[in-house]
Amino acid sequence: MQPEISDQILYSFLIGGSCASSTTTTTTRSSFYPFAMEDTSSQDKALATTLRKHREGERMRRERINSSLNKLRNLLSCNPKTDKATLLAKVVQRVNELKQQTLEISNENVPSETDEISVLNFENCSNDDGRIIFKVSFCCEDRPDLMQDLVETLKSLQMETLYAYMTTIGGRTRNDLVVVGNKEQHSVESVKLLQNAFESLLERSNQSVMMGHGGGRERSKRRRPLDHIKRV
Amino acid sequence: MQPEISDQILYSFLIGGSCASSTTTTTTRSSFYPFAMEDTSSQDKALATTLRKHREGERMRRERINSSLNKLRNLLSCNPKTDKATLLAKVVQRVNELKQQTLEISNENVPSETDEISVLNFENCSNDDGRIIFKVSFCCEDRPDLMQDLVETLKSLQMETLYAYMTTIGGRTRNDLVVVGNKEQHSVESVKLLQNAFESLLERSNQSVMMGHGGGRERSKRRRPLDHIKRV
DNA sequence: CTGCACACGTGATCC
DNA sequence: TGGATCACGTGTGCA
Repeated sequence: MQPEISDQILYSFLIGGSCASSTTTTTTRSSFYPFAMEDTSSQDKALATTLRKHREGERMRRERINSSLNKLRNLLSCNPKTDKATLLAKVVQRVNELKQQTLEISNENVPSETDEISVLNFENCSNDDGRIIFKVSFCCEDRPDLMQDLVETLKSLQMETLYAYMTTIGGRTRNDLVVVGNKEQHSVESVKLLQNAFESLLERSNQSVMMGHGGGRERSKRRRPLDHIKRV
Repeated sequence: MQPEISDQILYSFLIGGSCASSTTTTTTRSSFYPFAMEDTSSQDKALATTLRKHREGERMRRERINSSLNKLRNLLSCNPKTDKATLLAKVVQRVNELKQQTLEISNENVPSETDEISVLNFENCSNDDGRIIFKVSFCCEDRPDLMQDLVETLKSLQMETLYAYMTTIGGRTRNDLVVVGNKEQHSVESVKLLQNAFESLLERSNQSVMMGHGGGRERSKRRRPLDHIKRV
């Protein structure tokens, strides 16, 4: 990447160095040169202007970089005096979190080809308020009365829908439900109740599809649902 | 921020400067000094070690920063040779996008107290594939047959649900639907069709609630839906 | 005073 | 060539 071997050293003061001294006003600094620079040949002048352009270019570059860094400080709502290093580390962490969140929401909610059920209880929801929370996900053929069937199933289990995310594409549907029940009526064991209830719901779904449409539906319309709306 | 006024210039070569010269191997550079440095007093030695520590510290700092920058290059899946400036600009843009996405999904999907409808067509979805996409959002009282009613409404309009995000809390429900129709049957004007259809759907909803429950439902169970599950 | 973080100007490098 | 970017070592201020 870099010249790791070049031990050649060019002494910058020969052309007016002095490494760090910030004067935002572009003062002509030739008078400060400690040694004989009276022989200002045209070559030296050209080199001086080259260096000046270089210097100002670098300044602009640093400004652009720091501008973005300040924007990131605001976006992450952290102290304006946060170090560059820790700030960038936080940015990496945050981008990872956000990517995973949107990926969970967008990418996994695609109806699968085969019927599937998954039930689990939310361990990380440890509010001791007498409620217990489960997440139910399933894929099956779509049918008009599926939603009502779903609502009645939950009602029979004495559970409420906290939120639902559902995707329907080309006759297949995928539903992710977060449901909540009272702890007096439900425990971790209710996972099995939910599993059984939704298994029979899927069986009913298959039967109804078989009778209603003869089992054959066109699949050509299927697409990935969010590709047209938002990217991952 | 910086000393904008200090015009005082310290010539670094007085203590062995030469501003830039990359030798990753920490060679003893005293032999390169162009002027009389033979009087290596203890002060000079101490200063030399100070400078060496300073130099190495800066190297470590740069390493930390560049490490995070490389991670960000991977996270944004852009060219490994992307400039720092443009990379950081892209990071700012990406973080903004991701923040808005999760905010749309998590925070806005809370049922409002009053009944509301909003219909708009997706301008930014410019796929020229003969389909036109709308987003419908509405809040109303919940009822068991709402979903079926919704499905039938869309079917009567010859539209398909691309995806739906629905939240139900304490008897109130908020639904965000992305629906798609054929361009031969629909245009931007179909916004009004959708608006009318969902207005009558909400009217039916209110009537059914009035008749079924006498209009009074307890609201004490209401909570913000996602506070228990994921942070914003 | 020690350590840490930043801005600066410069040489080298790439297109 | 020239413009743009990088790593480097240093000066300087802050805790």
